[in-house]
Amino acid sequence: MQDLAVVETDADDVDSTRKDRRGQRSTYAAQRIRDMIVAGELPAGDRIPERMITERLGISRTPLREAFKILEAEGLVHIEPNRGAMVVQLSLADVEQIIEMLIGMELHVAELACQRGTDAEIAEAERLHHEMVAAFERRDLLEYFNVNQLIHLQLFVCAHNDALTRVYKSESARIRRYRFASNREPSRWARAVAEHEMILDALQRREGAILRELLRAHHWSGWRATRKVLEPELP
Amino acid sequence: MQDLAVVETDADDVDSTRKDRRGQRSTYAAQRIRDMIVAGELPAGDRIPERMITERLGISRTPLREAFKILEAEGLVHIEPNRGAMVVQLSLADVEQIIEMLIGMELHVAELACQRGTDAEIAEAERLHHEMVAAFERRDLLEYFNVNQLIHLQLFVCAHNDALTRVYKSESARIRRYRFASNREPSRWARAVAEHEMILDALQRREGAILRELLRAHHWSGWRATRKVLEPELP
DNA sequence: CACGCCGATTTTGCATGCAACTTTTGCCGA
DNA sequence: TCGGCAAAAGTTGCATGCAAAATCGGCGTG
Repeated sequence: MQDLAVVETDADDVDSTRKDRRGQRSTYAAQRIRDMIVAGELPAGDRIPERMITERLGISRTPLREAFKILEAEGLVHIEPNRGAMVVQLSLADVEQIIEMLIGMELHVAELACQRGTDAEIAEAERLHHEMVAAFERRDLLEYFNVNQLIHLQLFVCAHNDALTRVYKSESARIRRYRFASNREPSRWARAVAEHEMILDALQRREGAILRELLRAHHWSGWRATRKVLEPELP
Repeated sequence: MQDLAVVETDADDVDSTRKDRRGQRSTYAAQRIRDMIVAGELPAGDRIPERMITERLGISRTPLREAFKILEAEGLVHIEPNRGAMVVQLSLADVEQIIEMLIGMELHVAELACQRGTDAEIAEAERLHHEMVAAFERRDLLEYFNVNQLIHLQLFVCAHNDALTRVYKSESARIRRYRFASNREPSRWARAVAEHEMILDALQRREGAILRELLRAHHWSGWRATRKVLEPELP
């Protein structure tokens, strides 16, 4: 293998998924490619040539091809025999079905979170909420979007069900890109923040049924906005 | 590579996942191993040596290791660096969390199925129901179990949401073994059939709210029976 | 007898080579 | 100019070889 230290130019991987650890190269590659896909750096529908990634990440083809299999199982990539991996291109209907599922899961989780969340976990949701409002006031869209996702994830943490959390994370990742695209329709922004205010309140009072309905309304109007943006550009 | 025709002794793979097709060996291996795990042929917690599978399936280590990555992403297998793949050992809490999630999904799906299912799809559910009753009367436990799973899956088909169906299938596979184990507590059998009678009725009348509650009761009492069997043998 | 240690054997992680397949290139005739 | 087709170039699928790590086995010590 060539000199890794020379090939590796990124400084941001001082983490546990460093590629130069025996037994983790495919995991590392999967994480890097996942990030590229979610960030939109690898556009939907594009092929991902093996050489491009092996050169960029400084690994050989064997662990890379394992990474592609992981990402295919996650639904981020599609592998066509003899033609290799390509970024999955979701249709509008696909995105809608995934969102319908995620909303359904979150409504279920809302009640569990009210029953099971510890005070500390709910306090963490409140902390995130304030962080999100601060990002809103700064008009920092990216930060707002990220913290927003964390708040919804915190509901799953409160529900104390790892299976739900795992599936929610994985399926959210598949459509993260598209949800972010909806930020190009910012008219809903202030209204969404107001809805979150009520959502936090219901969670703190542990009113599961109310939280559920607030979330239902919140997500469906969010989806309507998203769909408006996505409609012209998705198959 | 050695002579495949000699190594391959199984007669049951005249399907699309034949191992001797270029570009499908890992898929084929994943399917075969998946079957072995779900059937309990590879016990939970056991390591799966590469050599054992390569010899049994007549493929080389490269596609096999890709198959392991697929199965790890599906949650059926865990790969420990430098120690290879082992069958995931779920705890009772893990199984309960997955079942809680599946029940939640199915309750959601119940309402969608009543709204969206075509008459033909609901008729198919009825056909499966009669098939299941026939298996019950024959006291054919395996057939009963299999058709029963198909009926619940048919609800997802009626709901016309591929994402829900996909996740349900994949997560069901992870705990299939444990659910089947609960058949060693057959006292609930007759009662379960009676519950299914009502479930089918509610579906045919498209009474989503009623179907939902029937399913909730059906699944939770099923889980209580399952837990009784699993409790002594799972961590 | 239990326990730890060290060498031998086995198993895994990865890079690489080769064959099969796909895509591109370049050439010819219409 | 435009298909169309064949050779060339490039890519992928898989088996294999080698190095690193784990496991096994035997032996000595407490």
